[in-house]
Amino acid sequence: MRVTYKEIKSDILAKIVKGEWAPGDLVPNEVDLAQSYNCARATVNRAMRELSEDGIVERRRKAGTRVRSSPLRKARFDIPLVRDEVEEKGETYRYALTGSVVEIAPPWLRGQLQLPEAGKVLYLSCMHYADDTPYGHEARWISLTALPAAETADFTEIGPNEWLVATVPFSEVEINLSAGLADRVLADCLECSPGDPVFTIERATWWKGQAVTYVRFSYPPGHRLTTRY
Amino acid sequence: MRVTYKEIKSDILAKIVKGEWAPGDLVPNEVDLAQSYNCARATVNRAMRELSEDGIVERRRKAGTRVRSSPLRKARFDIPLVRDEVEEKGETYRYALTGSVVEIAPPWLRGQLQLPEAGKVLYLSCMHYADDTPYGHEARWISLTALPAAETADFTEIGPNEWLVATVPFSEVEINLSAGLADRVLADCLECSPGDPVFTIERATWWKGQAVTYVRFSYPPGHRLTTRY
DNA sequence: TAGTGGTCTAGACCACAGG
DNA sequence: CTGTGGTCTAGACCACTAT
Repeated sequence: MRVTYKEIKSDILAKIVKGEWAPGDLVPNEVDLAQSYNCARATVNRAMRELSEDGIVERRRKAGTRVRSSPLRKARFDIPLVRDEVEEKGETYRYALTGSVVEIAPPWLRGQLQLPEAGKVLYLSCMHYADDTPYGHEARWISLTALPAAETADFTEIGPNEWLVATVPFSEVEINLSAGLADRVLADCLECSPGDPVFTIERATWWKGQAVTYVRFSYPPGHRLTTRY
Repeated sequence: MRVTYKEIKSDILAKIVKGEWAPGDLVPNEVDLAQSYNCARATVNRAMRELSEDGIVERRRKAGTRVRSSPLRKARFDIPLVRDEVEEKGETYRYALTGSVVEIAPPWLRGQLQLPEAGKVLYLSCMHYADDTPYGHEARWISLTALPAAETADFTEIGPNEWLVATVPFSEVEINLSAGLADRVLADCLECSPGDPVFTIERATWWKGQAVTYVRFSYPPGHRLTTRY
């Protein structure tokens, strides 16, 4: 059979794992590798390019390809829709709107999103449940400057996330992961104690440079974001 | 000039951003796109493949390519070496070993790493500073079964991470992000208060299926892991 | 300046899954 | 069965940069 780029990739990865090619070592160039694998250079190129994207090797023109001294510079995490996240675990998803108010954007939010002064926003407080146990709390702000339609939308049945996904085409995003503390309100929502640690994902979204929405999603104590290599 | 795959990629992304191609829409097939861009199919393929990897579109043989209804399923975060992380901000990096002991692996660690019973581990407690303010605390366990050399290594000058990187070729890894609370000891190290929220990155590492090391890295309150699109 | 990776082409065959 | 993406090839030219 012909040699595939996947075979080359895993073969080279194996050599690195075994220590045959140590961190910092120079890897043979593409022409030589193609010859030794008896395949086209493009095939080797694809394998090496992916190893480079994975952070395993480092490539520079003329200087060649080297095994990275510190592997694993990049980790990829899935940031799924809550509904999918819950349903993929085989649990039943339930959503509830717990609060809704139109307000002038508070200063911290204006700063986060670069909103115009006195811009109005719709604030929504939502809960997500998996098998009727709290899965996470969503604090959502939607810019009514960018999306006036949000003011009249009905968020009692459909969560703001799903509504937005269906309404706004695509967007620029900034994601922040951090650790916070549950205050009394959040503790009530998540059925934990005030002062418990909550894992927080914040996401700011723009569309054509204009701020659309900001969301702070808080997971109950013990939640983990995981990835493997 | 010839059409590059990057141009095609950003052109298609622009169409999605503008809403010209809405979520769920079918995108023309590769042959048609190649014709309309007046380039080879391989060039279109590369553009579409990357859009697929980025989570922008979804591709299936015979079914064709569709714009994803929920963009941003994947986020990539850099998990750098602490030294690099600090120095890239233009601050001065300092490392200190604050504790070191050889012990029998506690049960929770045995569970995490699938260690043999009564396996000995080297536990190290280290601090990392940026401009002399605490940057993070590293609780490190190294399996002496896998790496007996660690017992006699000197970790007063070189951090365990850098030592390991130079010693172990490459490895399988599991990374966990979570939120925790500072206990009294950790609070002292990080110069914060007990009960403060700490952002925690845990990393378990194997080599050829054998557990090598486990590290829990705790950042002071306020630390964020960020990524943009 | 020369060596290395980056990319494009034109064509081919194949694997998969929708209808 | 047939359309679609997935991959490989052999060759070419180009861009970058170490020396």
